[in-house]
Amino acid sequence: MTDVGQRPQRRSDALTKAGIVDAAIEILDDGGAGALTFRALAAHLATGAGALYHHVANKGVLLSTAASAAMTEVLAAAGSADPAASIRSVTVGVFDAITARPWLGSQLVAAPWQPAVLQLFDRLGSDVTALGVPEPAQFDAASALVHHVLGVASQYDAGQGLDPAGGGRSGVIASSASPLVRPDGGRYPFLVRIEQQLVDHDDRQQFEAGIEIILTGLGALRRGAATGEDTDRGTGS
Amino acid sequence: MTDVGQRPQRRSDALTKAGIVDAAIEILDDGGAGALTFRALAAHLATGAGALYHHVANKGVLLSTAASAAMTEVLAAAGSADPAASIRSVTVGVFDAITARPWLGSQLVAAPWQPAVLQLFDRLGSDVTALGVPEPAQFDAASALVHHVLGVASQYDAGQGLDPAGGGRSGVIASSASPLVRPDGGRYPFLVRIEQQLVDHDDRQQFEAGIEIILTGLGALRRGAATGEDTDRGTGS
DNA sequence: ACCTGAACACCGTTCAAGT
DNA sequence: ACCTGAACACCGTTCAAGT
Repeated sequence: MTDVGQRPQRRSDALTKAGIVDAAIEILDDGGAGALTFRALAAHLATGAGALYHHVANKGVLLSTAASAAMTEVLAAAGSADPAASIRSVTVGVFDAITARPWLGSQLVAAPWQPAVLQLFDRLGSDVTALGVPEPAQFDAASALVHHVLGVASQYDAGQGLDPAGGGRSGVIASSASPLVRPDGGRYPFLVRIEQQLVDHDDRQQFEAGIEIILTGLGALRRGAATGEDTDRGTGS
Repeated sequence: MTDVGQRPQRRSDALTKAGIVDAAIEILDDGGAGALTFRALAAHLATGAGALYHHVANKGVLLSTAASAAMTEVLAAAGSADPAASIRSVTVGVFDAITARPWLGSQLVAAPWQPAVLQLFDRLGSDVTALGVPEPAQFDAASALVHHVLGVASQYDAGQGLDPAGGGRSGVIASSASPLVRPDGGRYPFLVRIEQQLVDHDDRQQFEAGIEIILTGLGALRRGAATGEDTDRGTGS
């Protein structure tokens, strides 16, 4: 976002893990996940590649630390007193962050149970609890919400290095001709039928619709607590 | 599954794309995503690495073709006359395939809108239609189901090459001490509270619970078709 | 046309050598 | 202790040369 590629000369202050992660995020925001290499990062910080290993163990922790920092930002900005509104605010906040920073989406789905995912899980777990979902179902409920977010995240990590057939939700699929033909030469009957929606739809709106579907499902879960103690107050905290 | 590393000598028949993909799947099943390199694949087929490029454009299409083949298997084996049962059968079928072949999970979340995902999307879209979800909501409904599957897929791709903090759903998190401490030193109140469930829970069962939550939400969607034509028969196909 | 395999342009990571 | 930067062990991909 800010200035990148500037000042590749000076190196007065000592290296810090925080400083390295900040620089990494700058590179990620500016050039995407593919732009982050230890050589580029070292050049950006005017140091040698090996120096970085004194502060971060490897590229994995660098990326998961960056993702965790981004998630902390999102969670700090989102929330509401009403549990359902809070769930909407948090999940949409993550969605917006992922569209603004595709590297975040890639990283969230790349490493299971990394800090950023745990942070999100914990927050949604608290919201789900406040929503009145009974204890035994809270874990499943939070899971469903996290999976929805991660599923969407996985659709936004393009750019990277693999399938050249990818390239953008609308563009590739909507272009009518070849992409709607299966590898075996068959067709996709459902996708062909709703093709116009594929072209016209708004990803963010569709994401929100998915959250509403889950919230509706959770509402039924809340009411139908067949096994439960009748009101369950007193577990404190 | 079968024999790997055998017969690295003979090469009588000509190379085929299908044969290359089959060999790739064998390597993936046997050694995981990290084991598939063009050098290993060439050795397995007793040919040179460059020869492979006469049949597959790059590693991306190799992986997405392999994933598509695996998805075709799953979809052929799954299904039911009852729409809801079919959705359960298809999604659980994909879940089982992902746990059996972690490389499939990695690949599904690595490339957006690849053939394997389109196949799944199309199938779930048809099921959702048969379930009675009204036309304008069918796309959102199928999306929600696909995202749930992909979200789970993203939690299974460990093994690979990044965060060494990962390592297994139960093991890492459940070990009580450090993993439940946030990067900023704080704690995860929700996760700490349900820690025992984290240890005890069954991933497959939790996946099914998520599908049930979504199915419940879809049920409400089906009833509340406020905009709709009253019965909507006749769109044929 | 298909195949070969050395070569190219990268990676992440290590490590002797400096300060 | 921290930093340097060349070197190592890989990658995916290309391409002259063979058949």
